[in-house]
Amino acid sequence: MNAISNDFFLQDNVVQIARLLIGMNLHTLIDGKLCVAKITETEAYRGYNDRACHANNGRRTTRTAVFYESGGHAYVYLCYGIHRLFNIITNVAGKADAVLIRSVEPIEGMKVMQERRNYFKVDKQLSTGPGRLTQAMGIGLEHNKHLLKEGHIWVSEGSAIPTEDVLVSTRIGVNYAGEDALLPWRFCYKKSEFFTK
DNA sequence: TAGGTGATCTTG
DNA sequence: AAGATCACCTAT
Repeated sequence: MNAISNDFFLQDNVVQIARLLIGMNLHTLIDGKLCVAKITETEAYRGYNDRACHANNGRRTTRTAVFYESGGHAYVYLCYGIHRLFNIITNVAGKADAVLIRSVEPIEGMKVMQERRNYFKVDKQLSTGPGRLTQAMGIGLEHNKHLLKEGHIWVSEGSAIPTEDVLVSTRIGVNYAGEDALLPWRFCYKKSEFFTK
């Protein structure tokens, strides 16, 4: 499938982008291996007035530098020393918004995903959770700061999901963010098994 | 339910 | 320079 234009990620509404990504497809062509999966769980992080965001209030460090690139860049970082988490930067350069991709439902390349995960079933444990999906899709720290593009890591249109099939809730694992932890910025595709319960 | 794991950030 | 923290996952 064709990559959507990165213009999509330039919109000034990261919450809406996170919502619209539900039902779109994530593709990777890494080490010559193609994987396609439906995006089933996302979270929005905002550069300003969101204590849960690594780049909150214009925070600039080595790690957060990529947040200040334009929408469509990948932010991949190591979490808990083990897991790689994949985000897509949104908004125009300097705004520091991002969407965390938390779960996907495999469509193509299941065998490759299974081998990468060393998990030989196709059920929710294959690609539910931000650490699992990056492992399954082959996304690593070397992809940090890359611009999404067809033939590498990219997003295609997929199928639009109606409002009644989208679960909206608070974000996971951000209790340190105080009242910002209560923001309803997590989106899941209800009809899928592939999201964090 | 607890513990692994290491880069990142803060404190002294 | 050292210690705390952390957008998670696996196996007891």
